[in-house]
Amino acid sequence: MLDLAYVREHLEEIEAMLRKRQTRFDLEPLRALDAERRKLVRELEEIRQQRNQISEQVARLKRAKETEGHARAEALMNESRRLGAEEIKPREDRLNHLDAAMEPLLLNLPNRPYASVPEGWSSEDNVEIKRWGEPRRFDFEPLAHWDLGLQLGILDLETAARLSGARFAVYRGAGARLERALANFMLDLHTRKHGYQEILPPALVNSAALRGTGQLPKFAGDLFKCEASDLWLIPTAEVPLTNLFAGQTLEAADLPRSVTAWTPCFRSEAGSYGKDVRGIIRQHQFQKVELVKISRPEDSYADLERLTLDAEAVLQALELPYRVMELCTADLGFSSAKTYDLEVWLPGQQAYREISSCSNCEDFQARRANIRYRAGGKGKSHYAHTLNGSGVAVGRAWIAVVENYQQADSSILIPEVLRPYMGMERITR
RNA sequence: GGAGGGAUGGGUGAGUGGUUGAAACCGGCGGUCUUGAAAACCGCUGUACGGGAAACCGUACCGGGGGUUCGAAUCCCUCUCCCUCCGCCA
Repeated sequence: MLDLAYVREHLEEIEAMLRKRQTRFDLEPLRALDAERRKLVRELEEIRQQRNQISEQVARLKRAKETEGHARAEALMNESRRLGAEEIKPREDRLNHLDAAMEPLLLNLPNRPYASVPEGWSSEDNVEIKRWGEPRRFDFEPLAHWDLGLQLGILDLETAARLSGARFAVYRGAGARLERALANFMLDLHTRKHGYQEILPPALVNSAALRGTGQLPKFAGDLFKCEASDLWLIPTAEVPLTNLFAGQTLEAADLPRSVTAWTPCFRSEAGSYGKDVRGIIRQHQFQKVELVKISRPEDSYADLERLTLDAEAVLQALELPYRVMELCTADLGFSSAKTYDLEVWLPGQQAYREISSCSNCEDFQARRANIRYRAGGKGKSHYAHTLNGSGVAVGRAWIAVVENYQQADSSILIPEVLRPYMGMERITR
């Protein structure tokens, strides 16, 4: 959520920002509601002051207990009654109405991109800023993961379809083990080498949490909701991890706070029909190791670099070629001010595909979730900055390992760092 | 699922419908004393918004929402959360 006062004073800038984001959003209703609201609040405060003064006089007269004061008190009470019914109540009702009308508008306004974010019209305009590793040269035709998974008996999409439908997977044997090995490796790396605290959060959260991180109200359609309760399946651990700090005022000296979690993620992916229909690139349920940092504003961009490197370290340790993309204004997520995507090389697709997305949301989520910090427990508190990134998507790392480490006989060589977790050097049929 | 209890400022915890933004204590800050520190004593110590150059003034806030009343932390309704007991259960 943007600061309403800021929006009020920088209408043209916000309009330009929305254009850069390719977002259609008419600010005029918000502006008009805000103007009326401010006028109303001022009137209301004035009238309430009158009423408070009258009540004070009534109290004084009642205490004096003089007979001639009684009539005066009666008159004052009548006047106060009139103020309440004719002047205050209608304005309060109108104010409630205005607040209710403004809230969804404000909550649907996306974050402002950071000044250096490249302008663009689509994901085509994202800027590659780094490339690591060299895509391997195969002396045979590399297979896609769905073929390898089927041949090796480690991925069973047919059974998954029977159990749950499209976009679900059953992993078997070494396939299931590989998923767990990847997650364990990532958690160990982030907790031991990168200073993150391991968290095991709920996979169901309430709507307030989702509003805090920005998924609600705008993206309800992308989520799975439990019937007859205000519980939703998390689309990413960013939601519970960031909301760990909701409503808190953190000690400035303790920042940045770094947390990580391995969770299942659930996405209905409404509107993704026809995209990545084969294999397990795009699933309704997948696992992800998530990284979240709560930072001081002056440090948040340095922390974003750190967090991105923490995610990159996973791919480097697995020796998977990747590139780092800076998202342009059009591709930037709703809550993000700046985002780096990590794209891993997939030989089966002959393409770099997203495996991590690392964002600085600045104070956008902090304002929604009320996450503050303060130095020494005194003085004014300020909104913190929130950062999140995948470190990394486990399901996609599974694909990357399987496709990049495939051998001519369709076996999968296990990357060195995973061998202790896998208890084997190679997956064979 | 059933029954009961609770939610007050940074913390603990008072609070009879009328100078209560809210006692007291703890914590924090400042001061006196001291070579220094502690102790003791004295004073100060919530947030948001609006107005103002400022001093300051105003409005709102005692879990959320609504109601009663001239006036609500205080009375009523409702929701949420927490605790205790019972039932069920991994």
